Amino acid sequence: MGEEIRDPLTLEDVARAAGVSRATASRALTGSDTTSTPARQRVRAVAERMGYAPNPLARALAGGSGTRVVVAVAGPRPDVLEDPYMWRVLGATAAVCDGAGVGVSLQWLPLDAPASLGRLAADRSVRGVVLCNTTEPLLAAVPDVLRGRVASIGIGSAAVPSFDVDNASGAAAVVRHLHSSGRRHIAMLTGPSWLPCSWRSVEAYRSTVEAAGLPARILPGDFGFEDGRSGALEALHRWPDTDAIYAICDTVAFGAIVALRGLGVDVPDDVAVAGFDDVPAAAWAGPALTTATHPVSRIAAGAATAVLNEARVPSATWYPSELVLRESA
Amino acid sequence: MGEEIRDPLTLEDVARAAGVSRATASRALTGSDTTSTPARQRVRAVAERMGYAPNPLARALAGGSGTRVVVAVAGPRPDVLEDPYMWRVLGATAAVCDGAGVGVSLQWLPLDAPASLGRLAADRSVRGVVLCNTTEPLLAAVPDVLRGRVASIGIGSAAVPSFDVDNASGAAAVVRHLHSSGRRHIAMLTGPSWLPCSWRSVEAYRSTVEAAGLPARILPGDFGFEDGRSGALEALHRWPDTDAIYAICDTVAFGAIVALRGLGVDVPDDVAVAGFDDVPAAAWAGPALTTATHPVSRIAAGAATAVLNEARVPSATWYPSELVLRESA
DNA sequence: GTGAAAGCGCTAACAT
DNA sequence: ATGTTAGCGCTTTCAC
Repeated sequence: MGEEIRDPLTLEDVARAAGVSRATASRALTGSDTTSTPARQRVRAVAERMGYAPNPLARALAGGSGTRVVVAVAGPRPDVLEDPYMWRVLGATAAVCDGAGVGVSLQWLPLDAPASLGRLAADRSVRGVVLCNTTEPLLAAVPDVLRGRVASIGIGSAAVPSFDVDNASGAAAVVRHLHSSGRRHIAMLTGPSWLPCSWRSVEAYRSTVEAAGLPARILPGDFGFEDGRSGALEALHRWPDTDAIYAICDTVAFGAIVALRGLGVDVPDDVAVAGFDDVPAAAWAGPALTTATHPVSRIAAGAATAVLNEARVPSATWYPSELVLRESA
Repeated sequence: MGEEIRDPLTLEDVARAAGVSRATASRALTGSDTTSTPARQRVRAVAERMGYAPNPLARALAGGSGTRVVVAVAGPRPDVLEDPYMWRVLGATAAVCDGAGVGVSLQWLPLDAPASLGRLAADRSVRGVVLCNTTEPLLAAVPDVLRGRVASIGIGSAAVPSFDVDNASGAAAVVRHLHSSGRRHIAMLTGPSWLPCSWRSVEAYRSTVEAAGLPARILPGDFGFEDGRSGALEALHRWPDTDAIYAICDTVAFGAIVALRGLGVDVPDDVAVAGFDDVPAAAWAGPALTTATHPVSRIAAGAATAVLNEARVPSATWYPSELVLRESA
């Protein structure tokens, strides 16, 4: 195995080398309190030169701040964690937190047990919380002590800033494209009804089709491939004249395409299919999927940054979604 | 916002309620040292009843153990972190660590700077390290102080236990299937040459085709869709009689299929294509992809568990890969 | 503005 | 087997 590791420097070492007390060194480094300019500069220079890195643990214990940011995913069952989307959120959160020596955790938040947020709040090892799939009851149950160090990917509240894709305009753009390319019977395959952040897409769909004088045809489901499959079948059964399907996400769109193919229905000639997310596979599929972008990593990074820095942020931050025209619609 | 949070209990509270000293309470709870059976049971019962949860920070600071497990991904450039596979590893690691109040981090390990492992080892906030895409030089640079709390997803060493899919037998099974279904000119699209864990697949491919008296045709590449595309083109150009392509992973296989389709080559009638990983999209693609399973989450969970518990584990743990027959081969 | 001292909550020597 | 005493490395009163 490799070279010897020298014992990590402590604040004491830096303070001594700079000829000040540990307290002053701490103040100089954190900027938490006033220090004379020369002292501050000297301490900082010494710390830099020695390659001092504060121990995040000691900092957190003394400051009462915690060393991990928890990505808490609401849902009816723990399997909401078995989701590539959540892993991606976790990865982006980890990237942001790593610089501060802060780790991340992934936890299931039972929809019917908002009290579990209390556990998170009481856990001194928790630095902050990024909520996913947030619902109103959950938002209402966010403890006061979490204020400033909680953010939501999804809906927010006065106390919980939200970060999300602007799915309203993304959905509207997709539906308008469907309409402008001649489709007149557009069905939407949507997500689970308990999930508020999918409501915005539905509302955008509804108002867009209605503005165009078209009927609104909405089928609830979930975010899986099978949901797309059964949803498409159901749509064609209920409304045989359907000539376009807008799916809440790309995975559902893939399911719809496979179901249509199985029926001998051509995509896009007979029925156009569009999704949402622009996952990598959307570009590879045959036919390549028309969809709208979903900057998941940027959204998660935004939420994580707000939580980590306890920054005052706008109560809602919307990330733009862009239409991606391909072959399926 | 929600209810009031009462101050978290400390070990002191539990000790007092159980009528013992803090030290004894600590020993009873951790099992680190001998305690009389009645005292131990009393302390545990009291802790349970009061709902006491130890503060992982204080534990780590006092015990010198760290509060995060770092998933360190080796590679030539930092973009190795922009990979769904790594996010998945991170998710599985997080699931294992969460129970202990331990977070996870994701970091890039530059191939040419094995010294950065020293930084990880010196960082007191690091509980342990899960290495990914490990290479020999990196393995050689693992500091002694990490012994027992480091594991590798990929190749290992005497000091670093490895956890990986049994890609040798997985690859052999795929190639044997190709052969037994009549293919006689099987090319392999492999991964980057610096990555040891892809060598095993290549070796399995080579020995399997050679045992069957077939030529070995190997094209190096990377794990991306574009690599599959260009690789398939190159294979057909170099060896026009190619009747099967075995790709190092499903993403590469998808690229190969798209390239072949573009050439008017039918899959699987003209050229069979098989992958490795069995990602969800493999089942959805048209044609559905023949591949072999890769239990990433289980592998990562195994590595993370070993690191977290500093358990003595076998120097190598192989997770079986199973052939999944679909349409593409 | 700066230092001394008191913790943060726990584990680990060291006594007994 | 158990209690006492030091720390772990830092932040933060509290004096000066």
